[in-house]
Amino acid sequence: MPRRPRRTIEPISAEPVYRQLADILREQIETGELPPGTLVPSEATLQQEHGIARDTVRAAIRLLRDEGLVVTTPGKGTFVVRH
Amino acid sequence: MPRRPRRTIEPISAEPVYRQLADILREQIETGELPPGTLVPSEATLQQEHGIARDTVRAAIRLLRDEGLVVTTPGKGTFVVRH
DNA sequence: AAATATTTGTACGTATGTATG
DNA sequence: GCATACATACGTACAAATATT
Repeated sequence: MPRRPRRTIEPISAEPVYRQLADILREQIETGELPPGTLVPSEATLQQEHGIARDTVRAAIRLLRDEGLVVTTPGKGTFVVRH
Repeated sequence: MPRRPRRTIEPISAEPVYRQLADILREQIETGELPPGTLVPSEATLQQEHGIARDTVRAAIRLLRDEGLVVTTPGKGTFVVRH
């Protein structure tokens, strides 16, 4: 059974799903729940936890990457670099 | 019949298809074949001309957008803004 | 060392929504 | 209303890099 995230994503919303996920992750980074150096849950994990498509997860991660909050390494994962 | 572009994309290559397309478009922009102000061919056109998927076309366009070479407006298209 | 599992990267398809002409 | 064009979101598959057993 996939666990449920604390905050859920609303499929029907003015806010695109990938932005909702980016918001959730960004807050976890900013609050220190995901401090610099930690590994962001894998795409597969986020996909399952939130019940969304991988493409959508990747769009959210790309947003955070563009913001400089995380860096991604193939085969390893996505790491928080700053908050 | 979709027309064939001057330069073709190699499906089997070390260079990803979307980067190959970005390179092609970037060169057309830099050489003035697609001068600032002009409309880049639509995703559907590029998709058909090169026989690649829309997602791949979009990845190429996003690259050029991140480089600041083009801007995209929903319902209008992608325009060259500088070379 | 080797095989397997995990994780991200790339590439494809399809569908629907929104904005513009 | 219809056609065109981009945005978002779902799905699948395979490759490449890394980690684990």
